[in-house]
Amino acid sequence: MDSAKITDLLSVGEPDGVSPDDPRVAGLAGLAAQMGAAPPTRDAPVREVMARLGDNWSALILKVLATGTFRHATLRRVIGALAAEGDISQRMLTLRLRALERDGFVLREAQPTVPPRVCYTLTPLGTALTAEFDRLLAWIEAHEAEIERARLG
Amino acid sequence: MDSAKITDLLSVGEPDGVSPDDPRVAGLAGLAAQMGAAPPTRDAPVREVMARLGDNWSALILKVLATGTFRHATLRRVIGALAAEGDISQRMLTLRLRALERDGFVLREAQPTVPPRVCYTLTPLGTALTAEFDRLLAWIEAHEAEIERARLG
DNA sequence: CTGTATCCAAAATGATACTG
DNA sequence: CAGTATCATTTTGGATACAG
Repeated sequence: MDSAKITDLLSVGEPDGVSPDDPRVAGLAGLAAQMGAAPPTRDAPVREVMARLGDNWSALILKVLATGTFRHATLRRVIGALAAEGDISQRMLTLRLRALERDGFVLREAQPTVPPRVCYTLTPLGTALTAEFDRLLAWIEAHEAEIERARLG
Repeated sequence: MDSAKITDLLSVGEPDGVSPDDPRVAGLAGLAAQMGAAPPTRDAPVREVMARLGDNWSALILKVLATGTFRHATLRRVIGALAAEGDISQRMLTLRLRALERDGFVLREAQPTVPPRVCYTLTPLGTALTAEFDRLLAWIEAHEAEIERARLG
């Protein structure tokens, strides 16, 4: 999207129009460039990963797996003990693990025994993601009081 | 949650039990401590903000607002031009802006004119959040190829 | 122009029962 | 134990019409 089109967009409904020097024009041009010719669709990694980190369970799953390797049932019990909502359903745990595995954040190792024993571990990529994610979490927690204040006032 | 309880949790279903020295015990104890006595509920800032950043529109709204102040209708047009999904519904834009305003990330200024003119701007807190968020986005984009590879292989 | 209300469709989540 | 299938419920999002 070029600057001329952006200027047009900003001008709609403004009787005096908008100057091409409006700082928003350059800002939006940069944003558009950053997003590339084809803006990220819902299944693009940036969108998908952010959606996972924002869903009900994936973030907690990552944080638990960051402490080591877990079997399916053990992971489920540990999450149930940590989460405010209580237990995660077996179905959701499987769905979330599959999504994390699919994107290369979690490694699944099944031993062909009876009964089966399946272990989940963070991959190096998953460990790195969790570390990055933790920075953002720390920022939010550091500003929690400010957010709560905005909610009240 | 103390280490004894964690050790118990990890021992369920393990014929040989689990040693209190299992590194996961210390890791989970740290995680439990970090989450506090009452784990964050769905409406806690950490959960709520992550949910917003992961939803369909809030991240883009923040990025656009990071370039300046926008009227409601202009913001809507700009988002429609940038998003892969096309236009955001008026309803969703209002809902998202309200949520961001509520948490102190966006400032809403209504001029009592006819027709009304309402401007939205990032607060300093919102600007700071967007900056932090951008770091995580940059990390994901930097590892996009790796994620795509995991999806294929 | 900004916003709300209403209705509807789609998606995420949960509960339960079942299989290997 | 790990996982799937099915169904109910909840949440989320979109379309439309309307009000100030």
